[in-house]
Amino acid sequence: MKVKEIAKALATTPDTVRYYTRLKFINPGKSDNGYKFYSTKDVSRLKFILSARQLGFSVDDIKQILGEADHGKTACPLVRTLIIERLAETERQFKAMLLLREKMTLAVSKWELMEDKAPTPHMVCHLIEGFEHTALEEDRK
Amino acid sequence: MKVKEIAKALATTPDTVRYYTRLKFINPGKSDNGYKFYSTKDVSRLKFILSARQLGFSVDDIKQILGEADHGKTACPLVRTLIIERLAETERQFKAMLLLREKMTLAVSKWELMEDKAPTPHMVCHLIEGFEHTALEEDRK
DNA sequence: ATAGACCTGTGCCTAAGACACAGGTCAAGC
DNA sequence: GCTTGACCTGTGTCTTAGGCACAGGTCTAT
Repeated sequence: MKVKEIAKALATTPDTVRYYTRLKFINPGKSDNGYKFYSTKDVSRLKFILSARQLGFSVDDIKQILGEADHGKTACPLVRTLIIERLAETERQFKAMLLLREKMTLAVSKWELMEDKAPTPHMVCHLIEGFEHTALEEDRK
Repeated sequence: MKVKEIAKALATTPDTVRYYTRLKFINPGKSDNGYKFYSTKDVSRLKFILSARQLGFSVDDIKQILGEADHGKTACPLVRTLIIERLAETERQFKAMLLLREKMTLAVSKWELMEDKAPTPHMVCHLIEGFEHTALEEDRK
């Protein structure tokens, strides 16, 4: 298979395939014309890579995992360790986003009712500058 | 104030202050010794910038907002428009993270009970490669 | 023969700073 | 007066996971 074919088969882009090829995650052969050709083994490997990405593993994680596997060792313990770390990080980000979302939603609704104001040397936009203050007042109620 | 002082006063880092200074978001004066000094006006501006960042505005958004304000125009309409866009984007990301988190959590619990397996040419790690398949089976129950 | 679609390798771009480095400046202690 | 350490300056590079551009080679259909 050529690069566009394998990309389409696995629902990704040629650029992504080339990226992993560059990183030597997959090692396709070469035709006489210089085109790379991807075997079914390459397809399996790429499928693995894409699945791992979808599960939240980083490209560097995948490099480590492939490193183990390519030494014939089982990567399972590493995989279990890594996903726990990634999940913890995801959890942190998730909570941060939840907070941010609430904050933004509150801002949107508050700002709908407020008038416009011209800027002053010490005030760029009273909506933003006043927000934390008024938000705190709300909390106190 | 010198860079470290303003940074501490606003609970940020000197690098961040220098970054916004480089972008001309704040325009401190210069002492004879070449050190920059930040006035109370610079403090207000930086405070605004940091508040806007916390509310989910991008640095480029802030550039636009400052651009309006520095022309003496009210930035409020722009601010309202931008936050709605940012909130929509945050909402998208939030939903994606929610899904990812569930997926990862499911993977962690499933993988706890599964044995390790050595890799084969067409299978790097059966935990990952088998996940989507078994996840679908679960859904069917 | 030529147009258009594909391929190659290389390299730059992203966001929001963090970090490094070479060199200048200041205050304190000796 | 000198050294040491903490601070400052400007500049440049690094981070993620590819996306996009470009110059040039190759295949296919007309």
